[in-house]
Amino acid sequence: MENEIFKALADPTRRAIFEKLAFGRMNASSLREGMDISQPAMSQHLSVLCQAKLVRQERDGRYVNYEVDPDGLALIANWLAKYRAYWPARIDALKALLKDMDQ
Amino acid sequence: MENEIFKALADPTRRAIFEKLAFGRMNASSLREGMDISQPAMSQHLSVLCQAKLVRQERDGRYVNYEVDPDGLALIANWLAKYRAYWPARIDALKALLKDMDQ
DNA sequence: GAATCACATAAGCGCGTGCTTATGTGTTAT
DNA sequence: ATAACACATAAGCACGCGCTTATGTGATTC
Repeated sequence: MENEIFKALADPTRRAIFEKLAFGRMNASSLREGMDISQPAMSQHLSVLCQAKLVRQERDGRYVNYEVDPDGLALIANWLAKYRAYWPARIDALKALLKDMDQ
Repeated sequence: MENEIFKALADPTRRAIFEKLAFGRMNASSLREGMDISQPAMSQHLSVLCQAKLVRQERDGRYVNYEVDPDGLALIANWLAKYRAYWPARIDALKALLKDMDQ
């Protein structure tokens, strides 16, 4: 389960899809717009995300709407919480880190 | 960078190594104990974790000590924060996470 | 300085992953 | 009913990943 989540997120295309869904529910066709990805590829990615409980689906006529599934996020949060002792003390450090990575 | 982190965590063996390191710094040989993994495999896994900034190393004589690198965890926390709107309302771990990130 | 130890790197291999094209399934429209 | 649409599944292929064995690189010990 935890394994499925991390494997699902290991693919950049899948993370991009997930990010798109963060703005709101969308059907598979809409998700494809501006992504340069074939229809089967999208379907397969969504299937992986669903199995990982990162995304859930709901039929709406001949469309299928997808949306972020909180369960998956909760699992990641729980995983992350195990290493809380190692988090940087202040958010400032985090911001600095992000700036470093932009370059 | 973000990609390297998630790819690194996609492997269960690497997550197990990371979890071991969460208990404290350790050298590569100690990490191997009870893990049924070859020496080169361990070295390669640690290399991947280091490149992802999840782990950092420090030479100590002919040993090399490894320890959790907060930078990687910060990146994950930051990624997770983007989807905060979807977190389930009542999970203690998440509350703790929120508190740390808000301050 | 030669042997040994701890670890890194090289090269090769089997297997999974993500893509493609082709086809199947379910829904809507005419 | 038939066509068109939205999506899923099948099959095949190129590539990457994680493993192995073999060898290289530093550091320590005698």
